[in-house]
Amino acid sequence: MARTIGSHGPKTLEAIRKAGVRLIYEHGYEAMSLRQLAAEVGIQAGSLYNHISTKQDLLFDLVQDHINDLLRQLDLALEGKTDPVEKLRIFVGFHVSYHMTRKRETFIANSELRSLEPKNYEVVVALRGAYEGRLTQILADGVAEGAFEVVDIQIATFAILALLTGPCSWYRPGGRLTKEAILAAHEKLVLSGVGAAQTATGEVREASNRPHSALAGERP
Amino acid sequence: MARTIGSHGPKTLEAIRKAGVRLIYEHGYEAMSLRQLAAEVGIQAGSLYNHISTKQDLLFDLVQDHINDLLRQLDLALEGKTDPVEKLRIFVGFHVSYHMTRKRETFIANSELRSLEPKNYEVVVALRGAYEGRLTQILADGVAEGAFEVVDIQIATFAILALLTGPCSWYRPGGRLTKEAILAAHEKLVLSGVGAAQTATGEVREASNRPHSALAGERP
Amino acid sequence: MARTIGSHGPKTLEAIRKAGVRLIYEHGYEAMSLRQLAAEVGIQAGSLYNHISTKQDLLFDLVQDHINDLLRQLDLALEGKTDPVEKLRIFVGFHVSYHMTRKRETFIANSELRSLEPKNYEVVVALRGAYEGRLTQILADGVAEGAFEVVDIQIATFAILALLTGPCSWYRPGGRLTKEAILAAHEKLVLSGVGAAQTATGEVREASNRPHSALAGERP
Amino acid sequence: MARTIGSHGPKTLEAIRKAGVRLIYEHGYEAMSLRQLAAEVGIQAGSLYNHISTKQDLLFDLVQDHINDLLRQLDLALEGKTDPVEKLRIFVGFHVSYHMTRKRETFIANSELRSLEPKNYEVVVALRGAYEGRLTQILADGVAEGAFEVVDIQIATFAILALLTGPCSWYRPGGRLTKEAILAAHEKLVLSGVGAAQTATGEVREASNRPHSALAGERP
DNA sequence: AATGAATGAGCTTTCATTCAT
DNA sequence: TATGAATGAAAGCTCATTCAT
Repeated sequence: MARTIGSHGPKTLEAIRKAGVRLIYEHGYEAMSLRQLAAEVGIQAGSLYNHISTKQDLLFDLVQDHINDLLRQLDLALEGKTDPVEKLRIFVGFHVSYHMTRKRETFIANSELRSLEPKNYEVVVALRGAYEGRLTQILADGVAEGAFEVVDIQIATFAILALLTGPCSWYRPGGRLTKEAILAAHEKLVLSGVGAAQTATGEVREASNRPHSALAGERP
Repeated sequence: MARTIGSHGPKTLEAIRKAGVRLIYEHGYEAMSLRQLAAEVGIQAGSLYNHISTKQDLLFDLVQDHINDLLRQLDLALEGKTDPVEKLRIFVGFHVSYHMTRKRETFIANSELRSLEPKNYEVVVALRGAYEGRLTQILADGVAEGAFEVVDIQIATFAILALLTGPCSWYRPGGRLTKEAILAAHEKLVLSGVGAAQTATGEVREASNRPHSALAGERP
Repeated sequence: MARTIGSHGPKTLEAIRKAGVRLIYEHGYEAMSLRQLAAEVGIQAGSLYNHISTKQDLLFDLVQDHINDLLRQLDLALEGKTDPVEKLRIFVGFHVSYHMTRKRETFIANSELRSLEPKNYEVVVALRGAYEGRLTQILADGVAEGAFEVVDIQIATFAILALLTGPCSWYRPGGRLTKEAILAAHEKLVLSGVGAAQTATGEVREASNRPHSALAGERP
Repeated sequence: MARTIGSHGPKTLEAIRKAGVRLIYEHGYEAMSLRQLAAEVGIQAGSLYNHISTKQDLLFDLVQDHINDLLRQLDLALEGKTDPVEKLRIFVGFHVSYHMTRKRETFIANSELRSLEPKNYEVVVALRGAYEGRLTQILADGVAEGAFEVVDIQIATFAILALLTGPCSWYRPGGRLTKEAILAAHEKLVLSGVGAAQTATGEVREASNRPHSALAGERP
């Protein structure tokens, strides 16, 4: 049978990764079958092995690449900044934006770690630790400077990350809540939560004047 | 062959549920095999069907029972309270305590919904919506009274829940962080986050004086 | 749980046999499960074993009893008759009537022999051979007397039995075709088929004057 | 492990169908396991699914193909004929020959319809109805022309089919009874049975002069 | 780089049967 | 005599992976 035009070489790998992200996001790694994935890409299951080595490796690559990218871009965004409050605001903005833009990759990187083989798991957890460490450091600096007031830096780190990652599981583009509103709301929550003075940055205050009554959510 | 004494009737079901919770927590619903589960309980795989109707139903029952219990106990804890700030503090306390105590059930109820069949999924999502609704209402009341200040009530609901549910994925009994410390930290984060005046409840301020430097987490 | 009143002792066995006949007729022996059977009777699967020894034995008993009964009643009907033509007519009448009345048992005795264990199979086949032998003998006598004209007695035996047993797979009480019409039609077919002079028995000729146009059958 | 040479592609499917026919004929559809079937073909059970979609579909295909073939060849044999008596004789000859040649397929098509899923069952029954309709039409034409005399055309259709299909359950190649003898005997039975004048076709009369005494059958 | 056919292990579920109560 | 819980085998089917072509 003639093969589908346009799925040669590296393009096929990209198609596999893309379909993989979607299928893992939708069904979970365990529940996704390589036959499904192959069908999505338009090839036979066996042909996948011209592009990936194992199903496990596909997951590992997707997760690892995601976190590496996350870390690289975060460092880019923070480059040259010194004020803890500004850095925290940048962190919040970056994290929320990035997670809403690539919610599927994020979701996978958070919820499918369990399916990683021990060796792969450790690699990924180390990377994740580095990313978390950036936030911990910001908080520690801020507390040292007296800019933040938190009960426990470790807890605060986890809590803020949990809070900021939340939207990636309910955000729907085109819904009632715009990215900007979500970002503003989380920025306020975090900065208030750590006791940062926010008076200087007028936008937050302004944002809080928007209507906020709607009880109907957009979760599916 | 003689069967193991002491594993009859309802006891067996309870053992199945208990082992089920643990295995699903550890490997995920899809990755848990009924052979594994049966072995854990000490019976043959086929014998499971004297107690459950399908694997799917086991998951559904576990999740549904968990959320029902959660809702019932929350309402018990909130009974008779009227002040939004007090109610929010109770909500935070209840949620965090409950989730740390039954972290496995909570984890399952959060992360395995994807594995529920559509009909079961809808039932559970409706229950979860009722639980979330309690928090939404508290926030709405507080905003109406001027006690809270939030950008968007819906976002705040999701954010607070994400934040509060976080510990169940990293809390380890016996670790550096006690339940009390975690609870206090989250209470402060939430109340500060929504702009509630906390001066009246001295404990929170006090708690913030504890050391908080440790950067090493207890995530696995 | 209290047991259903009216299903004690021999009554239960009778209920099992009755339900067994129906279920085997509907689904086949292999496809009928003892759980199904037990449910039909209103007891638990394990309780069946107070009344039957094995599933195989239930089938064997049903088939054996059926053929024994068939043989006994045939001999009763033929008792004292000597004229081959009359005996053949009696055989046809008896066989068709009996099979339409107990079509399920007949069906089972014909189509589930395959499921009998070798030893049981042989017993039943011997019984069936005895029944077939009655017809063979009638035909042989008739041929010897010059009353019948058949190509091969053995073939004629099989053919007549196949022909006469047919109705039990399509007869529906209350349908267009009455038992009497079916009986008359088969009597004529058989007697004509073996070349028996039928002029003496006016009814057959008469019956042939009835309308016979309907092409629409009553098979389900 | 190297796979058996010579069992690739369509050959494997043909082997599966062939073995399937034999196993279903011997044990029945329900009693045949796919592991058995696969072993017969020389592959693993799972490999069957490279060639069939389900066990049910295998049965359906076998039965459907058989009846389609039957119908096609019957129409070929009857092509251009107009005389009802000749057509009936052709029908008898074709049916008996075909069924003795492909007795296993025929047996399955008759006795395993019960195992077809409702949708498949209906398709097959419709096809079977078409085949039966050919005979019904021949009889109706013959009756209209005064060539046949039957009590009821519908009954006669069923009866003749039952009679003619009989041999496929007891015929053994190489036994005492040759195909020709069986054919002649059934031709005579049917033509006599419907009251067709047979004097014109000398062979039938002749055939009836053969010995016909053997009481011992060749049923297994 | 793709295919189609194969493997062997695994899955959930059903089954006839047993047996202490 | 009935029950409920157990067994151990087997069922149909899916899976990730391999490999000759």
